[in-house]
Amino acid sequence: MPSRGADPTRPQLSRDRVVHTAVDLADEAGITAVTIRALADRLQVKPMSIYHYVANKEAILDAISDLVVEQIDVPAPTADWEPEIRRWATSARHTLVKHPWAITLMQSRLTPGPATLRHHDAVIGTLRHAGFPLPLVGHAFATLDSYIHGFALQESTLPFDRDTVADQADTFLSHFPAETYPHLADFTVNHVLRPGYDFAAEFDFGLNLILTSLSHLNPTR
Amino acid sequence: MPSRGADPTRPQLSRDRVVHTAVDLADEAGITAVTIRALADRLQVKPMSIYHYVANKEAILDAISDLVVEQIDVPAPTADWEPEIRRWATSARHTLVKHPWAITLMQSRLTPGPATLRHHDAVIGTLRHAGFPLPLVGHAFATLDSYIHGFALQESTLPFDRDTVADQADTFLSHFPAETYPHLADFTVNHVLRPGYDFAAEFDFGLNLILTSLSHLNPTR
DNA sequence: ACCTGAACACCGTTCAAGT
DNA sequence: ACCTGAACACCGTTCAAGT
Repeated sequence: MPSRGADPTRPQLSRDRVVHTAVDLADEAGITAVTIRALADRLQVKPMSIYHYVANKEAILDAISDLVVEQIDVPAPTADWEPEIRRWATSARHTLVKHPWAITLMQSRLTPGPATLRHHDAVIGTLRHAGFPLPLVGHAFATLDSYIHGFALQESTLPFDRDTVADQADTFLSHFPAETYPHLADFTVNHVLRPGYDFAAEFDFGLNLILTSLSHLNPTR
Repeated sequence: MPSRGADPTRPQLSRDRVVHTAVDLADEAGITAVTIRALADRLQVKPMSIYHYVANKEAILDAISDLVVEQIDVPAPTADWEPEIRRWATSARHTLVKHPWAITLMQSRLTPGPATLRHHDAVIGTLRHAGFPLPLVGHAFATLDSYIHGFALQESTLPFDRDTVADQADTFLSHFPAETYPHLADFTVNHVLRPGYDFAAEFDFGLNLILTSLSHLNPTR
């Protein structure tokens, strides 16, 4: 039994619990809320206990970004590469939007984790299996990855609530008068703020555009 | 003359000096190095003096991200939209790679600054001038912006030195054996680490792909 | 082995004071 | 008006100690 006044129902600390709690904290309150001290609080432990399972905060950030990558569906190496790459891209966007803090975090990690490596290997494998020569794999990978990450990055900072959209036309125009930004005002009022507009739907447009062009460039097609 | 022991050659503090020093600091040592206290040190001033020119740290971050956007070339509304959009995209990539910390910062700012608005207005204006209907403007803007930001994000975390490339093949293979990640290993050793490979050059591939597809979709073409 | 208290060098920021 | 000192509530982390 615990020697101090700690909750006796408290499960034993572990690296896994530290890392998963960090993900929860980031999802709920953003990556800035992930502090050793807040983590300790939630785990019903003192800050210093965490250092028994993790080298330092950097290691926690490495771990949680790799944990997010693990959730992304990996493409299978079939002859019909396009649906597989599409499934991967869509899953990547969904995962990154669910954990917006991960986008920047992944990029700032200097040493990729095992999930990231496995992930890269699968995408390259699928393209190679479909007959893409190495230079085209490079082109395709850079283009797709840039697009997916860039889109998720934008999407993660958009206003969510449908309710607020109605107010936005007014607040938008009061802050940014149509005289100063005529095209932006026109575009916002007559397109973005119209019912039925959904930024998330734009993802498929760009993805289709890229996949279609790539399929034309695949020599074995 | 200054009343205390401060350097008499020290120019008077101003919002402009605060903001520009913040950019220098971020360029030299990353965005995490931009602290009120470090800023004060470099400006030969005490931390609290800064608050006379700026509401808080958030305001500084807002200001420096808008300052970076200001450096991006804006497209002109000519009939021949493609070279203008290309010039804009290229300039955006260059600017963002020069100030890598700005990519994430721009996205995390909730209230866009005047430079950002003027910038968006110009891009939309160019596309409209070329005859793009509003929905296609939305598609084009989302796709291009995602691609540009995503590419710059990836590029900003790449190893720079040409010298280190030679060592990378060894360190890569020792950390990520070819048995575990066969396609990644093949791609890296036989393509990425070959002389002549330049990740920055990949930018033009994706940009051409997107611009070509868009020009086919422009009804007035 | 697992967990902790005290301490250190950092943060942003408030408030009351100096010139 | 412009600048500052002292103080507060936060950080990550080291080191020496507890059970």
